[in-house]
Amino acid sequence: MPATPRESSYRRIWAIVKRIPRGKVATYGQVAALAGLPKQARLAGYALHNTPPRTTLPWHRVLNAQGRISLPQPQAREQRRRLEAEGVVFLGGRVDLARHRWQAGNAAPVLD
DNA sequence: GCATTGACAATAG
DNA sequence: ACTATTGCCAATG
Repeated sequence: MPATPRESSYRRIWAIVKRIPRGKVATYGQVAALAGLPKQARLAGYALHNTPPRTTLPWHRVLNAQGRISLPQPQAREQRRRLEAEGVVFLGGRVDLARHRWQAGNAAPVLD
């Protein structure tokens, strides 16, 4: 039983991030939506910032909606290094989301 | 308890 | 492509 609502939200977000396959990326907003928290992209960022130690999470596979890294140095360099090691290509400092974005098997599609 | 900040995003000009 | 504004909500001071 989660102590606070925010903890369960964080857990949902972490759970989604764990599912991002190697060589693919997702955006903060996308992760939040898949976690059942639409319009809370910021919370996704906060959840990742607050990753508990001991858990191995592919945090580097999450980018902002423009396909850019949202981290300050020196972590930005590390994130880019990891992504490139997985085959993700950076063009002009950003990733082509149309090409590298993860499609979550679409279990929870966005209704229009 | 209010104000500011923050690993964001959508929209407008 | 750029800045500004607004929505969102938890953390921090």
